[in-house]
Amino acid sequence: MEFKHQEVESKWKNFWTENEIYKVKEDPDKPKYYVLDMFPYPSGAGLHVGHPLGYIASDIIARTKNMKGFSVLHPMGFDAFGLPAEQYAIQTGQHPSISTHANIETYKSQLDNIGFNYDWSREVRTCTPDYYRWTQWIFLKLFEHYYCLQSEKAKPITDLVSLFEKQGSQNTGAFCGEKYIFSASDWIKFSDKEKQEILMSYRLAFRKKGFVNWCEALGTVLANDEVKDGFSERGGHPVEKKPMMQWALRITAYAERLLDSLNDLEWSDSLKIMQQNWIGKSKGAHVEFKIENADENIEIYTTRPDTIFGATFIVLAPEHPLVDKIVTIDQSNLVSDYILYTKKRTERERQSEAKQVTGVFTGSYAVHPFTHKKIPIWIAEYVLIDYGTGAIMAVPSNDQRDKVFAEKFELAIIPVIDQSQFPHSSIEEKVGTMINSEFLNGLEVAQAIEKILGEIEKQKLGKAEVQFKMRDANFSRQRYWGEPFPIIYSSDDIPVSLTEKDLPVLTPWIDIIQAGSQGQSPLIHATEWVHEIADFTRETDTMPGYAGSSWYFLRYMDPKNEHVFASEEKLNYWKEVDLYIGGTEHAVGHLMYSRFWHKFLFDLGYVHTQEPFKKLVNQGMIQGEINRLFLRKKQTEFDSTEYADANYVKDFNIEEFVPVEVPLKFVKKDVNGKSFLDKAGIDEFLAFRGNDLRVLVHKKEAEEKWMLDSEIGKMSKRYHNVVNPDEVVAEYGADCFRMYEMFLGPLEQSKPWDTKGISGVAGFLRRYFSLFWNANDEFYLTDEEPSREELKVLHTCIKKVNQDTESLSFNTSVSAFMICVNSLKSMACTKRQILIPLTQLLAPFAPFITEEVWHLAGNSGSIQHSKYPEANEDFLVEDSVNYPVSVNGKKRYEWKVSKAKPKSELESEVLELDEIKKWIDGVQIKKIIIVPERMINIVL
RNA sequence: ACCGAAGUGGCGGAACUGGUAGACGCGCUGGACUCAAAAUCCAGUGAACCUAAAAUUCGUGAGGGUUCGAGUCCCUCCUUCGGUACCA
Repeated sequence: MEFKHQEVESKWKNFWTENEIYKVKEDPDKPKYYVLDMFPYPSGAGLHVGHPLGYIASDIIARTKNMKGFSVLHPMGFDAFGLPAEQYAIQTGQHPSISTHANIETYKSQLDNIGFNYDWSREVRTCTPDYYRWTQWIFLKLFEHYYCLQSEKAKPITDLVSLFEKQGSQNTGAFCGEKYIFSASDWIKFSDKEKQEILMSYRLAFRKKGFVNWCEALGTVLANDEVKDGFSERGGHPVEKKPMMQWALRITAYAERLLDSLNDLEWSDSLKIMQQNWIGKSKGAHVEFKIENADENIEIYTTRPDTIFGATFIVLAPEHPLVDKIVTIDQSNLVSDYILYTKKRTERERQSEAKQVTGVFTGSYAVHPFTHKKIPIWIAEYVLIDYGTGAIMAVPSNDQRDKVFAEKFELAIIPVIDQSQFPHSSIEEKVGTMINSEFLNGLEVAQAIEKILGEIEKQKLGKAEVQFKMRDANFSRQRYWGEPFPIIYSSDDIPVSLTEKDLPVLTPWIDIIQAGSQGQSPLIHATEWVHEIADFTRETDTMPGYAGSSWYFLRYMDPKNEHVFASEEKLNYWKEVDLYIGGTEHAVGHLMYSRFWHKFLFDLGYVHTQEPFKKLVNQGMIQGEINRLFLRKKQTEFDSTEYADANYVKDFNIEEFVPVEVPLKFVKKDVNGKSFLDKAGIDEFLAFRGNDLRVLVHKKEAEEKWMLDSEIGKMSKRYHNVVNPDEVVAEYGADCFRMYEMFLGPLEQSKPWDTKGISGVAGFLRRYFSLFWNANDEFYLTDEEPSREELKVLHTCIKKVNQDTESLSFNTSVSAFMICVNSLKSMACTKRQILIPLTQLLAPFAPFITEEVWHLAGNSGSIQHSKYPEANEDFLVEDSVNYPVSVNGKKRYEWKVSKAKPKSELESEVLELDEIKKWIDGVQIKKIIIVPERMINIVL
């Protein structure tokens, strides 16, 4: 009997919908389980085969947990604000809200094809006003709070104001940015504007100057992604950094807590380490260096105060505010040229090209606080303004980059640590004995750090301090398609927050999306909206992509609530996400911001867990194949269009050609798996490129085969290699697609997409289905008692699949199913007591075919509501063991013996085996290693 | 450059805490069925040596180390992928 997947799939899809099989309820009598996928950005290319990898895994978990008696929340939604929709609007004139919702509909139908158990009544879209009003609401809360270091939580800014009124700025315990010192009476005398400026230094959402990628030619601010080597990717125009007032979130206030509570999470060590390094806690010191012939000091930050006697120069970030003040006339041209150069460099470039360090001397000198010698002050791009104080003391003897810099510019290097006792250590390792360091001489590094810190504080030269690499999060975007800020500005530019009643602040409709003349958000053109409130103007920046995604998992709990972002009752029921599945590309960004928002909401008493995601698993990426032909660069307009295949091009200088991507759907594979285009493929390709009148296509071989240059890479619309799951589902069925994606390999690993193995999974499902049909094509199950052998096969499979589901090792579960079905098939098993539990076990993986079998077998209701089978160990016991017998670690024989045989007998009998005798003949046996039920090794 | 991950047959991968390397599937080869093909079923399939069988040797990115025993642990290196704060 053939399994007609198309008919069966639509039948059960309707059945599930009509009977609300996947309706999620908060059932107080059941334990809860919340399994979450990172929701997709609905791009115009549609869902591709990489998306469902994690979704299928979470679907299997959700269905399994459901069958095990949990109340399961497994929702889906859309991260719907973002740059691509806005870019698309600029190019085509189609409004982002139209294209976004259209894309979402496509995504939803594609997801439904795969048979996920989503309860769509819980869907969220970050771009809808009923959702983003709560994003804006959280922002207002951030704006209205500061962080209190004493109670280690966020507190209302009004509390801080009362503290200021009573005691001024001293001992408030408040975490702040720029430090202000004032008394209570000062505070009372400050103007409103002054007060607001001071409070900005404390608010968790605040305004500060930040740098943006400004492209003069395009008249717009570009995303980092749109900038390549200091030029805009579109058009190739120069891009430079421009300071702008921007909103930011004071995530640094939570750095310590974000670091500490990583310990409580069931995340992979590598992910925790990535977050740890991102937070980058270091203990060090701020030290003031006097500037020669000036009143000002340079404050540097160092994690190696012990090496201070090796500091032979100072390096400032080119953006450092002191640069202007200290640069000498002689050096001013050099310095300003250099600053111009660094403005065009991205932060990554500034850090990565360590071998070709650059920098210039400012002409000024600082005074070493201990030796009182004068040391030159340089500026260099490898010092970043955002990290530490934007200034370092350079110790070329013990810092690799300082060393390269000193060597290039011939600056002094004073060795300060004798590392001769540690021959394999690098110069940056904190080992060795201090030399050339006055009162530190003879001390070990660790002692020297303690001593110098004491000395620095005693002499009031600076202060020991803990520093974090993590920076406050920029929260402004000069864009249209994002959440508007609930902020207005008074005539003297004081930002004023709107109230909860004013939410949501709706995105105004504008017909043409275009940046403002100074690079402002396109919202600047919604003049009426900007001036809607008398005497005030609205903030025109919008929130970044991560705003909506920092809390969406909470909204799924109660997506329709109009009074709160989620009710107390629902929040109490679902608490946190039990299992979160998503890509490593979000390892720091999204996961860090979500944790921060969650902790903030926890402080305010809205959520009741410290952390949002208890367990987290990173799924790998499904890669695509990128195929290319080569297009000869035209010398004149009149040249013909010439394409060359991968073999032809080898005889030429590759510089004469530009690679062009060939859409995957035209590509054929030869017997060696090499990609090529046949005649028809070439014709399709040329049509796709827009047929030129004079076009040549070169190839090397005589055969009608144009070889392609092929590589594995990202699946993306840009490379025309996106594989749509719909086609695979239409051909093989959703069950087969689901199981094949799982069968491809471990969830965490990246792997290329290739359908060539799918026939194996299709064959497995066919064989499974055929177990239920007799020779006359009738559905056939018997009620006979199963044999011990059959029970062993079934329970081996149940045990394996259970273990593997726990550990998310779905590829090996699929193998276990294959092994089980192969065995049952060869036993010609037709027994209900075997085949029905197998069907239930398979139901989370292949919901359609198992639902069909469940009903054919006479059951009513959904198999998804039946009870998950349990493994019975009684059927699994073996009474003999197959020992590998090794001689000197090399396996020589396989020995089957009873499990009951005592170790002493094993030891003597093994030496009597003919196969072993020949290896040990005449040689002294040193020892025999026996690991019970594992292996035997004879050591000669 | 920095942080993190991965590298095993022709291919995707398996191997639990250091204990039989290559489960399962694809592909390939041979056979059965068929007028033939497709589908299905059966058998074989890491490499070398050998007419064949048996046996042996070599094999988990490269090089070194620890161990009775290393795909697994340690050190150095190479390659690929993800992230590096405005792609999502």
